[in-house]
Amino acid sequence: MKNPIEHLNKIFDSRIRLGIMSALVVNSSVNFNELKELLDITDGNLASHLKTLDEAAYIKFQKGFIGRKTNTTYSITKTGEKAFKQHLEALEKMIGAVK
Amino acid sequence: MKNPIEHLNKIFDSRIRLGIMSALVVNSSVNFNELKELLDITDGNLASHLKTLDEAAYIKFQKGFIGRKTNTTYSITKTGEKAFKQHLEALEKMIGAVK
DNA sequence: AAAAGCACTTTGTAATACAAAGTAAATACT
DNA sequence: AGTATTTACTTTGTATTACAAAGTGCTTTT
Repeated sequence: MKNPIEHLNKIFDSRIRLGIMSALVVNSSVNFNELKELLDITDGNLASHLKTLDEAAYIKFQKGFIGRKTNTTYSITKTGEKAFKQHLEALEKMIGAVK
Repeated sequence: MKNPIEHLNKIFDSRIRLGIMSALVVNSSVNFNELKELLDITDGNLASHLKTLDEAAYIKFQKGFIGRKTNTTYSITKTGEKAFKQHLEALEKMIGAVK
């Protein structure tokens, strides 16, 4: 057996970033407040994790409006989808013998 | 969709502890140096993660000898196996829609 | 004009990770 | 006998990360 963790993506060590990514994989776009409620975290904390993911080019955002209220929606990028899937595959491989 | 991350176990956020657990799930017992080589980390770092897992009662250890050299082997506890499997199930559920 | 909502940024603190060095107990070399 | 080596740590120090709370700028609602 060789190193099982070397293919895990450090960005996805964080449970919150995992949660964000899984929400964005399933839903084509999710807005700030939906994510905040979904993950039950403060807005500052959410913003900082979104920033990390954005800097990695794993997500993108679009500022818009719902009616007259500002509304920022987030979605996953190709890069992000690829990285996330690779991480999941590495996880699966690592724990494959378990179930 | 409700909070996807609330059932994730914080102890398993760490890639190294994930690696230790996955090694121990697959192999009935693994010694210190095997783990160290497998995960490619320093002994101090490994010891501290083992301590965290031991304090959670997820692993147990047994001090012994190979020939005349000291040898500490680690294995998973019932509690640890249960917690790990629950974590994996939570992960699967979270990302189930992906693959 | 005041209050509230949105999506942040900034600030400060606490927790965590990690390498490196130190330690203890035993064995192995010279 | 004395020194070195190995194992499995513990301790120490530093850097990174997480997070809450407070503050900001813009807009809308009252």
